[in-house]
Amino acid sequence: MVPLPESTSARFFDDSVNGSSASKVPNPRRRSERAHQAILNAAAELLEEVGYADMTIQAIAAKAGVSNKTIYRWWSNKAAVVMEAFAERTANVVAIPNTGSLRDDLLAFIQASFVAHKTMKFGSTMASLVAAIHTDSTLAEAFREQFIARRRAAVRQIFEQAIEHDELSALDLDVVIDQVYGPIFYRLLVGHAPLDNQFAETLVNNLLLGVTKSKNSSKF
Amino acid sequence: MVPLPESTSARFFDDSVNGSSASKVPNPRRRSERAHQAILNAAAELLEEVGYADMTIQAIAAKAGVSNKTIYRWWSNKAAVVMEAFAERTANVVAIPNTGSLRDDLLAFIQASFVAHKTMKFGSTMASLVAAIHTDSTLAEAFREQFIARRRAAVRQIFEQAIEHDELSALDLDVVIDQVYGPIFYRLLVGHAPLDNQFAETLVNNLLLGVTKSKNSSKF
Amino acid sequence: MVPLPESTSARFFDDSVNGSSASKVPNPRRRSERAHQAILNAAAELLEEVGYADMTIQAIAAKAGVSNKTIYRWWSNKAAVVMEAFAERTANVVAIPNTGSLRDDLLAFIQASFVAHKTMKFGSTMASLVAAIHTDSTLAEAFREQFIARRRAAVRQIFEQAIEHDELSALDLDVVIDQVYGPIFYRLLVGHAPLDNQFAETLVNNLLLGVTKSKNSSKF
Amino acid sequence: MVPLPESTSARFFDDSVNGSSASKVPNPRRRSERAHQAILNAAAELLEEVGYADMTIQAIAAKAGVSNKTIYRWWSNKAAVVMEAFAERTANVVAIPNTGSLRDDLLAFIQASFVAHKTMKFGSTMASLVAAIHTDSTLAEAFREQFIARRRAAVRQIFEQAIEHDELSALDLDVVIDQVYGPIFYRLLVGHAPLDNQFAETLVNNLLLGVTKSKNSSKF
DNA sequence: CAATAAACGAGACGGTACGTCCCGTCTTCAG
DNA sequence: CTGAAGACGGGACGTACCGTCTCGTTTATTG
Repeated sequence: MVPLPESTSARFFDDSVNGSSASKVPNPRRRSERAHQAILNAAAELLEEVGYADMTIQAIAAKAGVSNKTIYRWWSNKAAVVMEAFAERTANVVAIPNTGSLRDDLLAFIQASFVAHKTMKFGSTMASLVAAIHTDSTLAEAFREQFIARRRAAVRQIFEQAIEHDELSALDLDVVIDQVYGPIFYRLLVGHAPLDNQFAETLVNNLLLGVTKSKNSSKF
Repeated sequence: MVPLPESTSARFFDDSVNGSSASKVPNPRRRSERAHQAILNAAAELLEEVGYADMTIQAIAAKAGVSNKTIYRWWSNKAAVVMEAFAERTANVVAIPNTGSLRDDLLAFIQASFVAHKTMKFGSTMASLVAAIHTDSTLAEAFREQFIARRRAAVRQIFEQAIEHDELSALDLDVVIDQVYGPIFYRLLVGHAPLDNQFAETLVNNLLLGVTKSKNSSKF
Repeated sequence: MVPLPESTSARFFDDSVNGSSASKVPNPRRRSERAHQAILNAAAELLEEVGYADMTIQAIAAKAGVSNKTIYRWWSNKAAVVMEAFAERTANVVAIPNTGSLRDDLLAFIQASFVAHKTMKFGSTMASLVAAIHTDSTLAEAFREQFIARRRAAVRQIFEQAIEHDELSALDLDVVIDQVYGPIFYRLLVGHAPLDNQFAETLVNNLLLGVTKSKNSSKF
Repeated sequence: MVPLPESTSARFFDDSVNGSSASKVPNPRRRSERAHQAILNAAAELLEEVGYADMTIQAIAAKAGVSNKTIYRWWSNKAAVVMEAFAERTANVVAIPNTGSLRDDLLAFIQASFVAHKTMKFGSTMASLVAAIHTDSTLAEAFREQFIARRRAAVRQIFEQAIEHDELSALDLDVVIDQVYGPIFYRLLVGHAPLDNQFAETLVNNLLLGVTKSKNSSKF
């Protein structure tokens, strides 16, 4: 649920202007589940059909057979609706492998992720959501919890499995996870180069062995 | 100049809908340099004042003392204006070090970059531009050339210096550069963790040595 | 009661579109008198506070501590509620004098009416109700019975007293009554001139004596 | 023109809340006459088709092929648009007779007016405008000048012709004019009785001769 | 050094989405 | 099992910005 984040840990860009919201809060117990799902479905379909930028709240309302007021009652803006629809449909699509080999697990996971990126204009939607979180702190919180934290947890688990198997000594996994997702995210959003198997392999090799050691890694 | 890219190399998300522009092309020789600069200044100021999302072309025009038609004559949309203003003001602010140590050079460069990220709501503006390139192929091309390529070239040079010094054997630098910028870009846009010195150091160490460095890595 | 008129005498503008109301009729014996009065009180207070135009059914409901459904159950629209509240509070406020002098009685009655026009934004409310009756025939019927007929009967009685006293010969009182109320109504609604004593006196004199005779009526 | 009243004579109900309007005033020299006329035409047609109450600014805009902003730029609300359209189309439709007989002139004029009242849902539109002037002082001023003053001037002229012909001695015509229009306006808006020839004749007779004419009126 | 054509400022325009408001109906839940 | 509370679909509101389009005016190349 977007509107009810309970965590409030420190974040690293200012969210400042979201203020407001003193206006009457609706009672969630009376919420129409029919309308709720119709809205998320409409949003997901429009995302495929026209993309985030050309999507409007009025169009979602019309497609869902719902008053625009009903959307505004439960979400603060377009980004929030899309986030919920997008999160719901892209969650848990990638299983976490556990073969005993860190390299194999990581590579398999990354390659599976690439496949998942073909739906719902993934890169473009992600880019739009990322832009939106910079002006809406509530959304930012939800985004980090819905997408970022969950995916990071998966990669973390892969590394922790390796530590458990003694394949790896304990280390600061936060930066390591950034090193896994960072390059992928960067290519996904900037589009300067493709997310293909070769990229995945080189990335994993470099990450595990380091680039100054890779002069010896000709066997890969 | 944004509107006149000549490169058309293959890219990795579809840009499709940018069409149009069959309309009369204005004569750049008659362009008013006064208006040109006034517009870029106004855009840069508004970026600081209200941020990308709350900025409008009409507001830029008003602040620049210019007709909105004059803006539309030379740029295709808000993102294009902002891109030019932003590129002009954030270019070449970071010198490329050459101490003889790859690690030191890389770390110094990254830390200097972090400092440059404090201006013009860097992360937020970047996020907005990244979102915009997904619906405007002309802009995408310009963005990759103005920002991405230039910065990548700097990092590439640092690694090439190391190769020249024999500190490193030749390798596929494209992915390596993604491994430098990816994690930074990821933290910058998602905001889940800060861009601080510790992050820079861990990133550089992991990248150069690999995360499995302390173990016997012969089994890979 | 507004919604239950039994008279259906011919009227002089088309009421056509009032349709509806085939829906289940509530049982008036079960009506909550507490809610009934609370609604009329709330309507009357809002009339004073914000005027007819800025008043909403939702606001009446809120102020009365009543569900909006309860209002819709017993009245067809805002105009009907206001009509009942307004009628209840402006009825019979002016006594009918009987001094033996038609002129004196008429003048006294008119002047007393002017005083009554100071409450509940009388002119403005009247104007709004008059506008409303043109699109709601049920309301129109009620309005003519609640306001118009009652007031006309008062003036009619004054003239009939005069006929009884032989001060006047019998004549078509319908038009005469229009000649009493018409000018007052006209000033009240159009607001081009005040409802003051001088107006009342000139009106009565002209009406009784005629304007072509008034060259002789210098004594007034 | 509605927006440019120059007279500011005292009026008799409070207009209070129209405030504001400090927002930028558009330049009338750049006004599109095409749009202006299209809007008035659309308004007039909608007035005939659906009546004032069921007419919306959006519908006028759509019918006129105009942006709703263009309407709001030049008029403050629906009533103002309708007023201008209505005034333009109902002005000067009744010629002022001058036969030498006050009674004949007045009767002819009134009967001709009745005929003019068949267009554009005259009574209903008038009622709505009258309601509107009670919450919009700018409109009120315009209404009194566009409709009320012009029509009053016509009747005034008829009486002044009679005074010139020595058929009548000079007297306070303001109240006399109220006595002509008042009863008509009252029947027009309230609809309790028709505007027919008999009404016109009785009204004129009573007005000129007085209702006590047949008796010895010296006691008044 | 005109003249002439283009860019310019100003800003109205058609269009469309915004987010708010109220309507009148329908659903839920507490007494 | 009534009735308050209030969410709902519908739709108009008035605002804002978009990008296009006149208008004159200014400016700078060209003949």
